[in-house]
Parts: sequence; structure tokens; C-alpha cells
Amino acid sequence: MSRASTSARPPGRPRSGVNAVVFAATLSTIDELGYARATVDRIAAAAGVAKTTIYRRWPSKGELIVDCLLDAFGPIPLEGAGRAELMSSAVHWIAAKIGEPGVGDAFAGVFSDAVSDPALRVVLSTRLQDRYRLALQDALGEPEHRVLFFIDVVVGTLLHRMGMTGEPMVDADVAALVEMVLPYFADGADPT
Amino acid sequence: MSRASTSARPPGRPRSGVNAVVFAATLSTIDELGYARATVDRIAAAAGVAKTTIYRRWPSKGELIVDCLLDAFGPIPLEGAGRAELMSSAVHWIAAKIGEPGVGDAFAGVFSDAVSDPALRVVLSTRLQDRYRLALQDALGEPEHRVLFFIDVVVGTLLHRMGMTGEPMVDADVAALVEMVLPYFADGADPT
DNA sequence: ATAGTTTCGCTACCGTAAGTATCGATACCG
DNA sequence: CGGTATCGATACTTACGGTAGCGAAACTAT
Repeated sequence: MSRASTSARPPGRPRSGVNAVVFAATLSTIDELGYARATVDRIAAAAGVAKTTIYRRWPSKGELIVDCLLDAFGPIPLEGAGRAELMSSAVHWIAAKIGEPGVGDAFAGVFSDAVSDPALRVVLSTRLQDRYRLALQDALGEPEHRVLFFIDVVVGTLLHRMGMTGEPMVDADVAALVEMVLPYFADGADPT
Repeated sequence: MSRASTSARPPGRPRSGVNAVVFAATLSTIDELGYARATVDRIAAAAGVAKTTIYRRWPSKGELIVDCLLDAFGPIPLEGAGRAELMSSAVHWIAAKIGEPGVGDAFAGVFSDAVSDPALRVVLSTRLQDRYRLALQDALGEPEHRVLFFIDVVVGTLLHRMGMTGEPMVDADVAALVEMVLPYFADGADPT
């Protein structure tokens, strides 16, 4: 039972192992130029890779960065399946980070109910919804992953980094984080 | 002391009163097509207005929507000035909406400290920072408004609408709200 | 009335960036 | 060596933000 046993290598030239290089180039380019100016061309140049190579591996810039974030931070560690366990896991994870038990429930309350105002029912990208739904579906299988992704990447990364560095946060980084994450919820292109 | 007394009407053709129409068209277009596909051309068409007219009144798409949001929801009601009162006001405002007193402090804690990870120090738009800094500076005058704007528009609108409708929230609208707001934190253009 | 000033809608245009198409070269397999 | 799939490079299409210039309309002042 050695691994890589069931499927032989596919024919043709194998892909070069530049995914990690592209991820690093993506993050550093965003760091240097800001998200808006981190174009695919520049990311490709920073990675020393042709733009077409990036588009052979990721169908869009959005999915590249979703993969990049998942690679960098990964999902919430989960101890169960199903919605209740899912929310509970996220809630306790957040609560543990913050240190106050009541806070997690508050987050859960804020993020688990809904408004239905026509002015706010902005349609999300079904394409990218499916994208990270699939990315987490391996472990779970329910359609509640959007909020978890949000909590995970935005709040999670925030608190994760807080715990890592122990440095004080400035409000700018909240917006920066969200700026970095949120465009991938959009459908087509070009907010300015 | 009739109003409009101090300044006589400026020369030239006066502006037609279509600002409200443009705001409504902006919201409905985003509602119909999603933010990414709500282009300025489409908004102008929906408003029955020339695109150039929009650009005569708002210097960019981002500022149009900032104005649109401010027009729709307005800032947090404040009872004092200075940072402490500012945060306190926001915190108690949020806490009152949620109903749990500890929650506000948690929000304040999460949003008031900072990380300094190079991968996350995404540069924010100084232009748009100044935009809504000015929008609130009338009442205040400190540089903490980014987080307040974030809390105000995102969480505030969320909870405001909750209180208005009393309906349950779904996670989708959290992302939708943030999707709707966050592109205006970006500097240049074109996330996808 | 008429001159001056500003906005209007309209059309054409520019710059940029996402994404596609094509091609010769290259790296693997049998 | 033949088949296949990737690689880099270049050129291209498309879409959208934003600008320029026009004649027409709406207002004020003389």
C-alpha cells in the first residue's frame, strides 16, 4: 500500500512545482502594491512565471487568491460535523481566541440570522460560493460555509495573527484584511 | 430670516434634482445584478441619466456609493466627541442593538488593536479614507473613523435592518453587505 | 432681447486589466 | 521515436472606469 498507487502518472509534460512560488508572489505583490494594483501580470512576473501558466492552474484571479488564503491559513479546526457542531466549533474557536465565553455566542447570533431588505440583497457569486463550499465540503457537506469562511478568514486570521504576534491591532488592518478577502465574494469584476 | 438667504443662486443652469434617483438606481442595480456587474453605465441607464452627469457629481464610482450609503443609513448618532466617547458611543450603540452589554466591549477589543504582518499590511486608499473621514469630521475630528465607518455601515446596517424588520438573518447577507461596502476601501480598481 | 455661464445628454475616446488564442519549445511516457 | 501536455512568449479580445468635446438647454444679469 504505497501511496500514489491507484492512478499512474498522466501522460504529457508534468506541471512544474511553482504553486508555492505563485502563492508567495501573490501575497508579496499584494503587500507591496496593495490589492487593487496586484494584477495577474504583476503576480506572474513576481513569480517568474508566465501569465498563461497561472490561468492554466486557476480559472480566475479570485480563485487564485482563495486558494492562496486557504493555503496560508486553512479552515477552522473542527471537532464534529453538521450545522450545530459547525457553528459551535466556530463559536468556541472564536471565543477561545477572544478569551470571553459570551462573545462567541454574540458572534453566532449576529452572523446566523438574516435581513431581507431589497436594498441589501446583493447577489453573491454563485461561482465563488461553490468554489469555497467545495473547498470545505470534504470535511462537512452543508451550505453554511459562507459565514464560516468569513469568520475564518477575516476574524480568524485577525485573531490568529494577534495571538502570533501579540502586537496591538490598528483599525486600518481590519479594513485591510477585509479588503483583501472580500473582493472574492464579488461576481464579475472591477469595484473601484 | 428666510432660508437660502446668505448666498444668491450661482450663475448658469442649475443642477437637476436627480441625486435621489441616482441613489435609488444604484441600490436597485446592485440588487438586481450584484455589485460587480453594477457598472456606472448601467446605473446611469437605470437612472435615466447620462454617465457624464454622474461623473460631474461624484468623482468616482466608489464615492458615489459611499454617498449612497451615507444617504441611505447615515452615521452613528453620537453624544460626545473625542476617541473615548466615540468608541463608547459606537460600542453602546451596538450593544443596545444586540441586547447584550458585554458584546460591545468585545467588538471594541477586536476592532481596536492591530496586527503587523507584512502579508496583511494591505495598503488602503488614502483617497477614500479621506473621503469618509471628511464625511464624519464635521462632528468629530479624529483619525479613528475607519473602524467606526466599518462598524457603522456593516454591523450597523445589519443590526439596524434587523431591528427594523425583525426577520432572521442569513449568513449570505453578511457577506453581501460586506461585499457591498468593502470595495471602497480599495485603492485602484478591479478585483475579481 | 441678448450675452454669459453652467449643466444637460450624447458620442467618441483612452488606459488598464482580466481572460483567451496560438505557437514553438520542452519534458515526460510507452 | 510518436503522443501528449505543459511551458514561456506574444498577440489579441472584451469590459469597464474615467475623460474630452460637442451642441443644446436652463438659468442670471444687463
